[in-house]
Amino acid sequence: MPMEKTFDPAAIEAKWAHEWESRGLFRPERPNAQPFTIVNPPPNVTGALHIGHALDNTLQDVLVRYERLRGKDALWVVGTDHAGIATQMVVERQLEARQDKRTNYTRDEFVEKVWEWKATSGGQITRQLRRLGCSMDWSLNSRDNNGQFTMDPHFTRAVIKVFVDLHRQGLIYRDKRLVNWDPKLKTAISDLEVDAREVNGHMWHFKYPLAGGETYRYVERDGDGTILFEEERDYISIATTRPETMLGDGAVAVHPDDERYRPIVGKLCEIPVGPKEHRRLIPIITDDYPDPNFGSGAVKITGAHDENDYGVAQRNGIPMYRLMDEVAAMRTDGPSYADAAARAKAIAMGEKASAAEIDKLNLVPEAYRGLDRYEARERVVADIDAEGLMIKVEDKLIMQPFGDRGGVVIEPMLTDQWYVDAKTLAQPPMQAVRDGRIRIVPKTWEKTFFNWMENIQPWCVSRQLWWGHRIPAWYAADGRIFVAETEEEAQAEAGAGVALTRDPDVLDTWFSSALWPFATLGWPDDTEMLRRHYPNDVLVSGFDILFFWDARMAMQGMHFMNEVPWKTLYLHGLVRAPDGQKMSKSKGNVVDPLGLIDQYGADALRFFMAAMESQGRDIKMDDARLAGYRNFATKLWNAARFCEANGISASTSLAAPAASLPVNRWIIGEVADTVAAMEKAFAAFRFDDAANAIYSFAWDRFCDWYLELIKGSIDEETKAVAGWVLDQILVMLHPFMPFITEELWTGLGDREGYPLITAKWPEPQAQRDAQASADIDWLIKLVGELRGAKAELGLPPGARLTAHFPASLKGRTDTLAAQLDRLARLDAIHFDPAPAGASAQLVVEGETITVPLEGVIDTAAERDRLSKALAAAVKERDSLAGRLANPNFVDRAKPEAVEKARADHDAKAAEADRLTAALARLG
RNA sequence: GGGCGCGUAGCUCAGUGGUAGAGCACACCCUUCACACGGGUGGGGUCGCAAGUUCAAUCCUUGCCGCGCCCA
Repeated sequence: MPMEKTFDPAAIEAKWAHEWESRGLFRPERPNAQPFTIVNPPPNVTGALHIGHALDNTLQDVLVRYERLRGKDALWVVGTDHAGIATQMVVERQLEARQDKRTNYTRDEFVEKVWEWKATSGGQITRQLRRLGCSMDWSLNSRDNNGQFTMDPHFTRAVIKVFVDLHRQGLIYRDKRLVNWDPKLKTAISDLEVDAREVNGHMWHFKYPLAGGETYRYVERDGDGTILFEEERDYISIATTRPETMLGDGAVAVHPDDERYRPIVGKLCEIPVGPKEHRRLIPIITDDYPDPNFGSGAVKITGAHDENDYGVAQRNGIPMYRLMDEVAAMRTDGPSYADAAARAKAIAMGEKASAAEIDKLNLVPEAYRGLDRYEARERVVADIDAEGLMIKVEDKLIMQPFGDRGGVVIEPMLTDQWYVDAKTLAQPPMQAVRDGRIRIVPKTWEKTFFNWMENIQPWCVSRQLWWGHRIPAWYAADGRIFVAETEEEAQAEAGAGVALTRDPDVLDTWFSSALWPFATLGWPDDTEMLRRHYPNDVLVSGFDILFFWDARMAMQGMHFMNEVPWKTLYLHGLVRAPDGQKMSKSKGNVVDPLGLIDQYGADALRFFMAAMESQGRDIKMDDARLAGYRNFATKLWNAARFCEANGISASTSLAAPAASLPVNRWIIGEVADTVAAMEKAFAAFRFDDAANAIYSFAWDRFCDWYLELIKGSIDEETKAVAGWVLDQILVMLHPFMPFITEELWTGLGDREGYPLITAKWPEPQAQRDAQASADIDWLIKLVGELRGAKAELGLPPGARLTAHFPASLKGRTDTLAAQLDRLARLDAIHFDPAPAGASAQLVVEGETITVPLEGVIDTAAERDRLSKALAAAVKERDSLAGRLANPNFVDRAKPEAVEKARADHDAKAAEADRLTAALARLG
């Protein structure tokens, strides 16, 4: 069946993706082979394939296909995570579209709806990964042949066990701490899910009057102690960007060295808001946190609503009054403001109060209760201003925390949550990186990794959602907590008859995906799969999830498996828009990888990703380059077409065929070199080097030279060699371009059910033949010289000429007669001196070849050409001579460098001499 | 404020202590029996700036300028 003239990716991609998967070729039975394992960073089940996935998965597939070809038992684990917040949002939005809402249903009913959504819409990204050609094991522990899912029963079992075990080990605990509260999603989120962004805001300056109308002398001095300003004051000046939080102030803090406030430290001041008769008094304390040079140098302390204040309050035993509810509206619960304020006053005066009591106190005056936090802010400001206690308001850029999912301003809030002792779990992974059990590539990321791990904070893992792994903790009415894998066990622990209520919260999605490298392999059971494939060999991820996921996998993996999760952590960059901007939906500059596949083919997109992946750099989209790799696929297609038309077909041996002709011996040596270059690149995770090695071999060596050299003289030996070389190209290119290579592999001959995906990586068992390489390299240079001369002398490229060679080249020209005829386009070859008259003089490897051109060329043009070449040779010769004339160089440089300089100098000098002679001959 | 990275041909990017590379773009030539998504030939770079180390610096060191990212 003759091949089509152009390569149409769409026509073959779906066919092969289906063929490979249905025949189980993504994971052939290789029980005795060395295992090779990668787990895929599980995309969100709500996700669609974006360009970053395309990069990440291409790199993984390249590695997996390469190792599979090398005979390993290659396993690529795949699946999706349940994406707690994102998935719940998707389903809630669907409900909203029908004027419905989550709270119209029971929790179980809602969760059932999420599962329904997953069944109908959750498989999108797995289908898209198949289009990219990913050779993942879709069936492993999968209920629907779409890979694993973090909410699957086997996975859930692992998650629950991890929680219970960590709790028993004291590494998970319940604590009341300040968390990042998302008032839109009504849940706590982790530090990593918060983006700090600069926004336009205000800084208000207020007077906090001293209690009892006291006054003090406020003095400002410069560095030398000279008084710059002084006055009698009955207040302390406080600046804030969030006036509504004043209601929860527990103190005012100044720096201990701040002389301005020394007279009033320890005294009380009044929060200038709320009903006059119930104004709260708070102490003025010292702490290192306030910066004397920032604002007034005095800071209000609202421990329940600010990260920094929380630290100050903790250190100084300042009460932390919570002001808002779950949607960040001012609290409406609890006793009247009058009662609460009275109690707070007593506490400020030194009365003891428990944290629970303090949390119950609602210090929001009735006038503000129920207001949204921003409304409350406006009212508070207006009221203070009306009272004449506002000093000024400045416009200011302020940093504000935003929830990365909900997009609203995060409210730091004091709540009860579950925490993982990340600091303890972080120690073994740090040690593993230090002693090389985990190799981070590129190495530059190690510093970032250590910096984060060394400063790691307790990890809040509870989320106030319905969709996710429900926390296995039960509460008794008396406040006791029972953590167990099942309700029965919890009940047994609590004792019969004790009423238990299960914790309503679920676990952070990253808590479960951290178990991916081992829970996907069957843990907590001690399976053959687990023993064989843990530790994984490599993890490939974007650096953007180094903390989110990679570090957490390392923590959980090392804790529960006692071994590193993977030997190498390969981090790649971001794929950016052509102008270097980050892609984002809001900017509208996202590039859809599926569109690129439609336009250029999956092979071209994959090759682009791999070829652009130099370690440590982001990748800018470049359609021209993508088109170039599409062209490369077409080029290969046509080379194969040529082979087929000339009786060149599938090779039958792994080793290089026996060859006697120089071209054949030469190309075999080139294959061996290319194999070596690719293996070296793969060992170093240099995807770009590996891709470029096969690209330039296939195009520049095989197509441009080898095929041209054998045209017209394709004998049996050459057919065998050409078929073998083409096969080696297909194998080496297969990890990058799986579709076209598989299609050609099958098309070129009967492989007896032996598809390329499970073929064998090249083992040429042949060395470069020095003589053949020298001959062909010389021929290539000669042809280059001839073409250059023709182009510059204005001769048609096809012109056939006669040449006079030195007699010493007779052997070589005999050996290469066919090629000299075809490629060099030489009609006649002579070994006697050229006749007098106009001629072109070619210097090839130090020997002059003369091409008589009497009557054909313009002598002046040839003189120009030779003069230019002479000038170049002279320049280099003189430069080298200068270096050699420097005694410092000769004495102190490495002997090899001196030797090389001498050799180069002699060669250039000889070339210059020959060109001079050639010019002289021209007359 | 702390940390990391980048600045090489018009563009996108490799690279090395000893004469600077690729792809694309550009110019010219070629409808040669695989391929015009092709073939051939060529032009184009004081390797961000300055100083230092060295026989020799695009590469190592320091400073500066410009750009980006992460953390606080």
